[in-house]
Amino acid sequence: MAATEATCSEQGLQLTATRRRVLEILLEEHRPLGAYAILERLREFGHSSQPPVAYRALDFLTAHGFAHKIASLNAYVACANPAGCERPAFLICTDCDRVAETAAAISAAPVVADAARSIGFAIKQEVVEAQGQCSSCVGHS
Amino acid sequence: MAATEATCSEQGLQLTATRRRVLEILLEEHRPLGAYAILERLREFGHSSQPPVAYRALDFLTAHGFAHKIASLNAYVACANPAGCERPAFLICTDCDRVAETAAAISAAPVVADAARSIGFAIKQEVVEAQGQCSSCVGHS
DNA sequence: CATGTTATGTTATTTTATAACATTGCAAAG
DNA sequence: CTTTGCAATGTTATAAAATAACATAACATG
Repeated sequence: MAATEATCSEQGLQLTATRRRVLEILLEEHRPLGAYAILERLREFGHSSQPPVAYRALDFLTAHGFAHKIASLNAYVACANPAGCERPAFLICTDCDRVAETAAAISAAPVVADAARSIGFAIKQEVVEAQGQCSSCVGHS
Repeated sequence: MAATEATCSEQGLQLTATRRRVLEILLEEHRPLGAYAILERLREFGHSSQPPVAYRALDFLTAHGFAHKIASLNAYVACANPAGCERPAFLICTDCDRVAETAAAISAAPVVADAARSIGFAIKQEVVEAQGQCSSCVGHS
């Protein structure tokens, strides 16, 4: 949160009340939340709670790397490293729904990077998400 | 298609009319199609066209590796290598919407695999999708 | 033929996301 | 100071993606 505030003032970004609240909600949970789950929480705090409210805040947060969308879940998480986040990858536990964020993605996968290079494909953005069991859940099933 | 038929008879899977038609539709396009786009095409061919029809066929096709879901697009493509497909990764052109499929994913990304191992995370399934420009579209913008 | 299983048909609904347009608040230019 | 422009928000409505739930058919097997 502090890192996010710092980045915002550095770059002249407006961390408005709604945006801040959404980020706080994501930080309180250690797992991905759907946009409508976030909306419910916003409602509890007296904010307006129509879908665009959540989606706009999420657009802002994801555009600037303060949060990420997990495409395979249609859900959102706070960034684990807002100070220096680039090309994040996610480890999603299918048992407890927690998500671990780790750096480096396809650029670190020679096979994919090479395949891209060999067909002249210019990678701009990456989605890397692994599903499985976290250490706490392995064996407990 | 031949490879898919072969695999189905080998493994006793039923490539029924609807499932076959959906696969054909995906093969005719060289790009991801949404479930509802597929439904429209099915309708043209006189099939029943309620959502579950498409989703069931897609479930079958993706479960057996004859097609894949592109999570970041909520869309589906035919598998480029139905004979021996494992852990596919995708290169998605944001200009022309075409998708290239390539083998090997996170397992090939030491940084991610190592991160998973170091926290005891057991990877079961992976989503690896890169967006960018294919060779035909690079520069044309 | 009765039975179980697999695939379909159909209606309705849930979940996720965006379009479109009105309003507010504030800062810089006139 | 007021007006002009812009960024953010409010609000209504709707689109798009996915699934729940229940009924029916088709077919092989005991």
